[in-house]
Amino acid sequence: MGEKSIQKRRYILETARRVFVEKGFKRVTMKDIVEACNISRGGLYLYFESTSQIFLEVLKLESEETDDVFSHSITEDATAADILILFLQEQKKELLRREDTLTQAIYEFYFENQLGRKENVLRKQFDAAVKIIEKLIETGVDNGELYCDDCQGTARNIMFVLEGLKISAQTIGITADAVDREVFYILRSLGVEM
Amino acid sequence: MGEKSIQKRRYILETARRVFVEKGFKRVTMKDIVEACNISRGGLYLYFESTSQIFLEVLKLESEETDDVFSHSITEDATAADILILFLQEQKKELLRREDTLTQAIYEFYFENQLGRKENVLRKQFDAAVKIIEKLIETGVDNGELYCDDCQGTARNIMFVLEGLKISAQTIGITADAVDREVFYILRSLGVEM
Amino acid sequence: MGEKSIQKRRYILETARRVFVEKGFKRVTMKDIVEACNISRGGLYLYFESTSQIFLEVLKLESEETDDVFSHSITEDATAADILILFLQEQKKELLRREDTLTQAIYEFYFENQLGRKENVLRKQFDAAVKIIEKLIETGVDNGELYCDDCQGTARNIMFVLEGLKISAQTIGITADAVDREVFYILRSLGVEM
Amino acid sequence: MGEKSIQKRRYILETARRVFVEKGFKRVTMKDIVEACNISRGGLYLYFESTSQIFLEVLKLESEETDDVFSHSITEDATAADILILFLQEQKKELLRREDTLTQAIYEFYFENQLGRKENVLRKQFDAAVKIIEKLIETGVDNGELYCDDCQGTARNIMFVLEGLKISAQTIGITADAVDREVFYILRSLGVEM
DNA sequence: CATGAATGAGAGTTCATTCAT
DNA sequence: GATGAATGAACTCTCATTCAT
Repeated sequence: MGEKSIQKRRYILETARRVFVEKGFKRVTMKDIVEACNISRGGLYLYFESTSQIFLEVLKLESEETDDVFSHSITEDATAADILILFLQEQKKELLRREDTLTQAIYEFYFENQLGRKENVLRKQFDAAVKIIEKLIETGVDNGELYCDDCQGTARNIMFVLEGLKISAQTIGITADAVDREVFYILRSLGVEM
Repeated sequence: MGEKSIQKRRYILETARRVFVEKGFKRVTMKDIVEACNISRGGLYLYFESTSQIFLEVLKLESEETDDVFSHSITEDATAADILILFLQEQKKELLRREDTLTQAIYEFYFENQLGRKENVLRKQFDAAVKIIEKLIETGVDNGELYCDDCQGTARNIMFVLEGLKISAQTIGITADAVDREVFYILRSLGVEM
Repeated sequence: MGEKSIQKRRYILETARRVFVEKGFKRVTMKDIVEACNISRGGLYLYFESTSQIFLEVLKLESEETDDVFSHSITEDATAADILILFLQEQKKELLRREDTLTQAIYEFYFENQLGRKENVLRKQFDAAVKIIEKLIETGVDNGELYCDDCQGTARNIMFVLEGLKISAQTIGITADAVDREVFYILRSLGVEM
Repeated sequence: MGEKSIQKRRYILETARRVFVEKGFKRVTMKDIVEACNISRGGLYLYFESTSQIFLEVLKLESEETDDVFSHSITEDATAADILILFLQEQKKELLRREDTLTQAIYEFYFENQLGRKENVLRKQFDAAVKIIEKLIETGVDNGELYCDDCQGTARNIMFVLEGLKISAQTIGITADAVDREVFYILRSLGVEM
């Protein structure tokens, strides 16, 4: 595949991403993507063979760019608690920003494609996040900033709450206040004074 | 509409429910339901005019039958903590039973139909559950069975964790052990000895 | 057929007439009539077997009631010219009253059902009208009120102009002024001073 | 759209025309046209989106080819009266040729689509014809070939008679003799000796 | 590589018509 | 007589997918 092809691939994926953001996963057709990309029907098939494949590649790209969920939060002299708080705020923003998010499309995609453990990118990200939060809390406990009995349990709990908030945002709707309440609840139980 | 019609309506809804359980919401067509019910194409339209309508009615039936989420758990001499534990176990069973559940279809439906607050049955159920759990915890605290600072906050937290588990079960997959871990975590934080 | 049946037949025809007036002929379905009549689907078939049959019977009823197109115009001491003028004014009203007219439905019906000469009610009415107008003009000429070379030719000409106006009213649209102009033109050529 | 597409478009329109001639407007379905053209269901939709659109384009084509209703009649040394006579004979032919005419379809179409004045092609053609006939009569009068008081009124009258004959041909049926009688009547009233 | 015309399966929907009650 | 549930054919429209150019 030549240089040009690679660029076109990327162009298609970026355009398709916007389509998925707008319409979720299921409602998107090859035609939608063709039209959004302004390329020929047959042309798309030269690069991808289904919306599923395209979506998976969009996800891959996405995760390459966002693998560093925590990198934003980490600065030289930030404490563990600071980082945790920043991370939660970041998540809040993400949660409430219903537009420009692949969230819904991702759920839809995983409903349809019950992937095995290995390929399940979502699971990997989840597990990775749990580990990082756990480390963060441990560090905080060591520093005396945080209080926690069961760091791993708490980390997992936090992630499930976030998942719960995320899906709730998409289904029952959720306000900024509601998210704040949950974030405060978590932090308070870690002994953070607000 | 005669007695017979009512029975047929019900028959269609029950059959449709199985179809939704099997295929989620979006992938279900009127044709699917027609075939599952073994009735004629036009016949279905005598009763319902879209998969959305059918799904909503399935949900209504469902909630009529399950409105008493807690009623199973409540026995004469059960303590608040007992009831809470039973409730959580019930939820665990539900969570893991991926077959025979409308969960996925419900999510899909709500993705597509961003209902206003009023009509949002899901939200109502969520709020109702929070209230009941809150009461339960309060009672437990009064009895000295449970320990809790912020009963409402905790109730909400529990519900979001459950939501998180529910969606995770559908997307990243989850084991019985994993659910147990979360349930124990919750109970332990309420001071229940396991 | 009992007394009751006869009444029901009539009820159906009168109701159906309104439906035809509203929707023309082709767009009307048996279902439309059933619903307008508030009777059962099967019930309608006991009386009529198609929209065509119903329409024909509506027409029959209609013509029974209107056979006397000229009767309105005729009074004891009206002269021939008076009657002709009144008749033309009557036709003008009919022309412009696009609602509450079967005109369009009739055209549609005859397009679809190219009836033989014998059954063609429309033709009969046309021919009858020509004869009456002819007589009228003759009388007028005898009275010295009107001037005319070829009474039959003029009568036919008048009727074709009226037909032309009628169809134009339904297709290209026509104003009261335009109709007046034509009526005046006709009358003037008969020597009537306006 | 390439050269080929344009040809196919035209092919479809020409084929569709035959279908409209045969079945009128309302009874024609996209399926009918698809079958007449021997193309695929979806193929037709690449070019047109409804029978209405197709019909309008057929009309457009038609009028491009017939805009010169009078051009046939006009020869170097023909007098005004000659041209008028030729025109009326042309109309007679058209009238009696019930097959291969869009007349009925046109009426049906306009029944269904009550177009505004501007878009109403029928009206434009009518008005244009009136004007030309008027001019013709004026010329004839100037030449001393014709006699006429009210050229415009007569022109309009002629057109309405023609309309009346046209619709009558479609509904009550009409013979060549009947048309001749009307044509003669018109010409005689213009002072043409037959 | 790229195009876009063409195909045909399949979804939704409406009705004329029948028939058991 | 009367009902209305049920059927199935017919129509509209949309797409994934292919293929000649």
